[in-house]
Amino acid sequence: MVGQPSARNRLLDAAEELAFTQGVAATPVDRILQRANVAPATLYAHFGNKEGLIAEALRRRLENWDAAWQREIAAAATDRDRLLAVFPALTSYRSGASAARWCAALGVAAETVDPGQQLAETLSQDTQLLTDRFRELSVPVVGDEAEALAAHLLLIFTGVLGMLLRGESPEAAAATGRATAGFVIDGLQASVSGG
Amino acid sequence: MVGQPSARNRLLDAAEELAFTQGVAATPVDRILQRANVAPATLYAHFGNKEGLIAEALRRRLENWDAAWQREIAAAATDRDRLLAVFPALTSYRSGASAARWCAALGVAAETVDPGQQLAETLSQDTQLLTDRFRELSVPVVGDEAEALAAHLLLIFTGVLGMLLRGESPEAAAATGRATAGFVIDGLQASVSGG
DNA sequence: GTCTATATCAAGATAGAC
DNA sequence: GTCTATCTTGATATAGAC
Repeated sequence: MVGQPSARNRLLDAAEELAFTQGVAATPVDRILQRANVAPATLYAHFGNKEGLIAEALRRRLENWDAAWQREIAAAATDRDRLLAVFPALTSYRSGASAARWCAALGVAAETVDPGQQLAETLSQDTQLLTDRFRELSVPVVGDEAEALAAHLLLIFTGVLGMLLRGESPEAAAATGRATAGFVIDGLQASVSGG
Repeated sequence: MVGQPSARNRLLDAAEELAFTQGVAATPVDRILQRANVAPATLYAHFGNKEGLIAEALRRRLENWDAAWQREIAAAATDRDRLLAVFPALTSYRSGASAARWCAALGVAAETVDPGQQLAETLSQDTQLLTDRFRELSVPVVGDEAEALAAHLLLIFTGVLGMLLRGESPEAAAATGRATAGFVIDGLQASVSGG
């Protein structure tokens, strides 16, 4: 038989579902506790404080996103499609279980003035992961321009996420972003082969 | 002699400087009052509540941004430069008096779950302004592809703003965004003249 | 319109039993 | 580890005088 998830996991699920859709500050601990059906003291025993819970939920979320992205890369057939896989990965990830309002990491960054150490680390890991993998996947496509292409893709992907805040659908934003990226790749390939 | 700004303007200045850098929720009314050197009752007499103050400060900010953008457009020499003027406008606007952490409008959108009517209206006006002007400026550059180019530029500009949250400097983000936009314009021009 | 003082409320976190 | 009950703080907003 399938047992009930542990109090710890119920807390993480509730935190993800509430704080990353309603905003961290706008989500009282009380509501997380209520949804998780857990007593206050249990939260503080496991995570120390609210920020600890949010940091752990964010870390878990980034892991899940990374896994979804890697799956989409593995399923792509060409170097170019592997580079562009981040866009279908976004829509498939977002159609999954827990949909945040836009990007959980950027959302936390936006409302956290001076993030604690755990939180700051997780936040910069997100940008680092994107940058590193974009660079790596760019090499077979544009060679020496990989660094530049990675910067463009990070900006475009960030733009896709931002468009969700402007009320655009994930599908539409991802489609536009994919097309934007295509123009940049074409342009950089031309400059590489032409130079 | 130069008189002291009115209590109303001191409140708006303080709200802009604090709430748009530290975050709205993270900025207590007390701190705004303290900085503005104004009594609580005065705030509520002028703006009704905290949200009213924030909404008015945001509206004023968008007006200033619009003016800065229009100045930069007027100073540009070619159709293409007018279209790209949004990037230098961003850096010049941000080097001005009151620098928010990234974009005040997106920041408010990010932390406001269910914005009140005034706030929601101002927020959508921001996206509308960008979209309309991008489309208008795109026509002489890419003709029938103006709608598409406007969508790309909105995404890229949103990406530039989002990069500020990732810790990138306004100058670097705007420079990358300008280059990204250049590739898209080139690509669309080719497709227009080639079709 | 503006001030001083304060009411009211909700939030994060803890005490102590089991 | 988990619960019930509660402490403490800090926030928004208002009352009433000038």
